[in-house]
This record gives sequence, C-alpha cells and structure tokens, in this order.
Amino acid sequence: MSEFAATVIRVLPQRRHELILRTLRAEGPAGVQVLAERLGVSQATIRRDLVQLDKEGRLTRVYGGAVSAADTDDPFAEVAMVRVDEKDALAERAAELIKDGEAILLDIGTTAHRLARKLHGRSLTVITSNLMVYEELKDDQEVQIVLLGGVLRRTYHSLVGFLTEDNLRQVHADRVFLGTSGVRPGGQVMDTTAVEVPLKRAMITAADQVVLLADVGKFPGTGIARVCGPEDLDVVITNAPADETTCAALRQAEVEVIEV
Amino acid sequence: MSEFAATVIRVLPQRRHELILRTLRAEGPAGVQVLAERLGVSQATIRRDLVQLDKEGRLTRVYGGAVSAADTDDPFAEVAMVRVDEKDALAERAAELIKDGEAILLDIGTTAHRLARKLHGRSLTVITSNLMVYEELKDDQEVQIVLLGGVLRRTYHSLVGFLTEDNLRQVHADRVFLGTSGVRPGGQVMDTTAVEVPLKRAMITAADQVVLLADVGKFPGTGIARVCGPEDLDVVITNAPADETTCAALRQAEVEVIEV
DNA sequence: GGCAGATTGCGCAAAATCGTGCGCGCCTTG
DNA sequence: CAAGGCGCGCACGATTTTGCGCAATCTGCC
Repeated sequence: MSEFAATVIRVLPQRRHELILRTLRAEGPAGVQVLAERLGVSQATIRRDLVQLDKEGRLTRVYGGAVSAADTDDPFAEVAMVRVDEKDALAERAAELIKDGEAILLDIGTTAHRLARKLHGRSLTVITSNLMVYEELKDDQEVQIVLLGGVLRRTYHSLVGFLTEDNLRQVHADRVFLGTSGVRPGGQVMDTTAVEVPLKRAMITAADQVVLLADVGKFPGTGIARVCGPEDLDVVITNAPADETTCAALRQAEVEVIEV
Repeated sequence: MSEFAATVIRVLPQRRHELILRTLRAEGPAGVQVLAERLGVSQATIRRDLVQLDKEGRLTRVYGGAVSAADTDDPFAEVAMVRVDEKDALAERAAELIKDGEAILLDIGTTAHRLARKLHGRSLTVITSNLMVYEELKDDQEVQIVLLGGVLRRTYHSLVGFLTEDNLRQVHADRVFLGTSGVRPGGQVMDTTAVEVPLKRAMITAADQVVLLADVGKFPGTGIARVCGPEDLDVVITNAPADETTCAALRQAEVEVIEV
C-alpha cells in the first residue's frame, strides 16, 4: 500500500484513474476513504473521479465507493438493450425459416439469444454453446437441446475452446444462424473476438445452410478477424435500408438477402 | 469461514450483498442473526438487505432468514433433502481432498452438486456435465468451469451422449468424484441409469485419482448396470458405520476407505 | 384453540456519505 | 510577465444508510 502513498509528488488524473480501476479489478469493491488514502488525494477528488469513470461506464458507483463494471450484473443486460427492436424483427424473420423437426445451430451472442426467444414451443433440436440460449430454452419441453462443451467464458455467457470445436466436428445441423460484429463492403464477415472465429467456421462447416443475422448497423462494419467470405453464406437477414454496395457483393455471390 | 468474521471494520453495502449471496449459495439457508454477526452489522440492516435482494430476485426471503434463489424452485430440492446431513458431511470431507489449483471432474447427480457447494471461492478448474454444478458455480469468479458437451437430459439436469464421451477423451483431471446408486458387497460400483455408465467409465479414465462418494445407504446396494470394480477406485468416502464386508473387499483392493 | 418465544415491519435519531461552492496553486497561452 | 484554465482540497448542507425500540405477526408446541 505504501507503494502508492510514496507517490506524493504528482499523479496525473489519467494515471490515477488507471490505478482506481486496477484496484477495483484486483480487489473488488473499494471505499472512497480507502482510495483517497491510497492515492494520496482528498475524498472529494476521489468522488469526482468516480463520478466521471461511472459516466464513462468504466466502473459502477455504489454508496460508499465503487465496484468494477465487470462485477456488476452481466454486461449483456445493457448490450442486449441496444437495437432491441431491430434484432427482434430479424429474429422473427429468421424463425420463419426454420421448419419443425429441424436441427439448428445457434451462434454465440445476443443475436442468437433473440432468435432463441422466438423458438419456444417449437419442435426442434437446438445445438449451441450459447448459455443464454440454454437458459432461455432449458424449461421448454418441446425443444431438444444439445450443448457443446467448452471452457466457460463468463462475460460472454458462452463456452469456447477446443472441446467446442471437437464437438462441432461430430454434429450436423440443417441450418446455422450466425451473428457478427460487422460485414465489410465486399461481403466479408468479421468478428471482434478472435477466440470465436474458429468456432464460427466450424459451425459453418457443420451446417447445410448458413444464415447470417446482421442489423443495419453492421452494414458496412468491421472487426479484427475475418470469419468467412460471402461464398460461405446462403442467406443474410438484415434491416432495410441495407447498404447497397454490400448487398450487391452478396447477391453477386448468390446469397439471398432478406430485408425486413 | 473466518474470512467473514474478520471483516469487522467496514463493508460497502454492495460488498455485503455479495457476501450474503455467497454464504447462501455455499451453505444454504442462513438466519438473520447469523448473517448479522458474521458481517458485523445489526439485524435490522440484514433484514433491509434481504428485502432488497429478494425484490431483485437474487434470493428468496423466508421466515427467519433467506435461501438462495436457485434453491427454491428446484425439482431436485426434495431429492436433495433426503440424507442431506450425511451427504453434506461426505462433501465436506471430499472438498478437503482437493488442493488449490487442481482440476477436478464432477459426476452427474446430487452428490456431486453437494460437493460443488463446498467449492465456492476455491481456486480450481471444475470439469463436469452436471448442470446443477454449473448453476452453482457459474457466478463464482474463482472457479474455472469446463462444461462437457452433450444432449440435455432435463430430468437429471445433465448432459449425456457421445459428445460428452468425446470431450472426456480430450481432457484430464487430477481427481474425479463419483456418485453411485449402490456398491455391492464385493466392491462393484453400480448405477441405475445405463446411459451414464460409459460416461462414468470415461471419467475414471480421464482422472489420476478416483474418489467415490457413497453414503451409508448405498452399502451394500445395487443397480442394473456395473460401472467399475474396486480395482478402479482410489478413495471411497462414506459414513460410519460402513458395511464391514464391503469395506474389507475395498481394502483388499488397496482402496482407501474414509469414514466420516 | 391458546400461549410463549421468535421474527418482522416501522418510526426516529445518529452516523456516514454525497454533492457542491469557493479559494488556492500550477500550468498553459499570448 | 500577466491572464485564464484547470485540478485539487476544504467546508457545509442534503441525502442515504444504519442502529435501536416497540407493537403486530408468525411459528412451534401443548
């Protein structure tokens, strides 16, 4: 603790914010008083810092101090709120593609979760490593659920890793429904989390038909890793008005583009 | 456990709520008085906390205290009530066998679930296809969870099938903890559900040490399918007084028998 | 059905915490 | 070198939380 107290000279606000966040992540909830002593500034300053960091969404303010943003209720609660209407419409349309008795693969992410919500009471086999989908359908007697193994990633409510890939090589589905972080103008499907890319590829291989769900905000969009090209897709469901350049590239690759 | 009692100084409300929930998940129902003493606040404060947490659906308020929300609507709640004390004692003893940092395999069934309840806050890797174990530990940051894939069997809260077996061939654990429907006098481990037998065998293969948890009602006992013989076991944990014939057979096969 | 003991909800006062205005010192800018 | 901007500490009223006492309610038992 004296490693901080020794820093009496001068601490940039930026640096101080980093230290606050690090403390929170390392030791969980921390009080204003503790932080003030540790960083050698007044409680008023800490309060101002906390207000600002809270506004930036980097932590969550609580009475008496603050907690790490990750520590609060799942980050999906907020993420799931943006573009809800669009995603719901997409999900509705996607559900119509599915015939009773089929086996479908559902991707990781909130998009697939939205789709799962439309599947209650349907007679289907759902294969997924998406734990939100599992939670959604686990009490639904009609739906057979196949959960793919893997290492639990709590922040993403999913299972990933080589076990998941192994399982995917052993199963086959009529359709796979994929989400994405963005589709580039040429029709390349991108993602931001590298660990999911091999999984998405394995899902594409395991399914007869590949359906991509991408709301209009993803057109055009980007990500750090390429998942697949337009030639791997069969259907893309998006909102109107979709980006014309991207749509053209997709149609060129004989992808059916559905605008809802 | 004294980790709580030591916290007499000052605790953020947020932190206190976390501790209450963790206590409930780890030790089941808790009284207002106990919680108040343990957290160093008045009973009135605990009551207010419980009311709030109940309103948020994070626990269920009962007269005299509270129980974990997951514990209430579980159809296994009844099954889990029989021989609770015995199974708890067994689980407690089994948890002592585990060292921090280890990777352990947990069987399907309520026995393994009881053990999982003793693992909150431990630094471990838990591998399982037992969904009760997953529910129990999914919010515990310390525990890494590896879920084995498979077809959801709702009535047993578990995943089974060839996917599970495939995954088991790809993993290795320091110890596996098995439950059973009964142990025959000769030391043969039995089970009633045939579909689980290949899984239990695969788990035995995947672990360095095999630990069987069997309360005294299982000695001697029976089942329709044989899982393994005494030569596959390393440790058996049971209640005193255990059946002497069976114990002798186990010791003959160099199995360590722990009576609690 | 009634009784003793425990538990609960509620009002109120004390304590802790919060937000804010003000002044001071440091750095930037012209 | 002077003016202005900015971050920081201090102090004070407002808000929230906490602890305690008491009447109403509930549970277990005879």
